[in-house]
Amino acid sequence: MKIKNDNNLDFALILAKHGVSKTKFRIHLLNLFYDKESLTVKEVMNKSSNLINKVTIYRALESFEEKGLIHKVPSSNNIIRYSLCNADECIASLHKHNHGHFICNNCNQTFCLENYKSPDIKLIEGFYINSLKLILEGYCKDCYLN
Amino acid sequence: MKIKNDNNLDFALILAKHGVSKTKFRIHLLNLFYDKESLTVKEVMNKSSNLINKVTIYRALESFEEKGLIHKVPSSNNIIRYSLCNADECIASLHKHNHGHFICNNCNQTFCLENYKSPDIKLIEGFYINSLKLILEGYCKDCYLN
DNA sequence: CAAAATAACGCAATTAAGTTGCGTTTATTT
DNA sequence: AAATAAACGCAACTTAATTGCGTTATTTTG
Repeated sequence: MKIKNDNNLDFALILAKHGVSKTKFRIHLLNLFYDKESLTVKEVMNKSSNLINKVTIYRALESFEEKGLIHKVPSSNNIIRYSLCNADECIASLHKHNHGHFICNNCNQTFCLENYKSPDIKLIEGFYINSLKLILEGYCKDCYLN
Repeated sequence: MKIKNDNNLDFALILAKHGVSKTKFRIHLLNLFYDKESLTVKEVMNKSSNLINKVTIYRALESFEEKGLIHKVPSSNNIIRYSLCNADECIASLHKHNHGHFICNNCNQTFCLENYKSPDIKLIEGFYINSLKLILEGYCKDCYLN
């Protein structure tokens, strides 16, 4: 579902392109996102050295989002998930891509809907639409069977 | 956007139909939902007597959801919003209606998308889809202008 | 309709998520 | 290399949400 880092991605370069400071932790964090469809703060904690402070994680995620590297995935439980932006032109105030995600209510994994074409929404005049996301919830293959 | 209670709805009856105990507070709570597009726990608190305990609110919302009266609205901030189900046949494990919501990033108001036709999603075999929601985020008319 | 059973309620305490301020360290700019 | 700006860690704090338990209210039943 997601491009793994088989293809020698230069994470430091990606960070630089987005105007994000390239610290050890931020390179590691970007790496994590290229490995997994979406991440919560807790998941980042678990996948990082336990020397890393949680405040640092919160601030790094905030910064990534501001610079258009990642975006929040809406969900019904109150756990914020982040996912890589798939469009280069993303900025915090306007996300060009229109994401579709499936979220498992059991294991909380997310799956990106590949061929999702965003519907043509004409909202009431005067409204400013900044992102459009389709959220499917239910049980993934593994959790549904067991 | 939402049917106000001009039409003499019998809230006690609606609760009974869904198998929810008709206590003073729960009748009041259902009333609130017929008045407002969506509600958070905090908003319910503010619109209720301050004698009501927050635990009671949490449990009432949980019960309403289980019995298919309300559903969670996915959002990117971590505030859980609840909204009335628009289909009679909703049960906790399967929401028949496919909602579309606009959420204002500033005032957090939600607006139901009236004419939203859910896209035809064919997900990977074996997945169980329990709800399908479209989430638009941005700024509502009032917040965009000011 | 009264008694038994079930569900809702309130309180107090607790867990967990997320935030803030500030001094220090590291990265970036010039 | 020095100056500037951003990231980091720590401690303290705020707020959301949960749990257990004894009490009160509602629903079921005989």
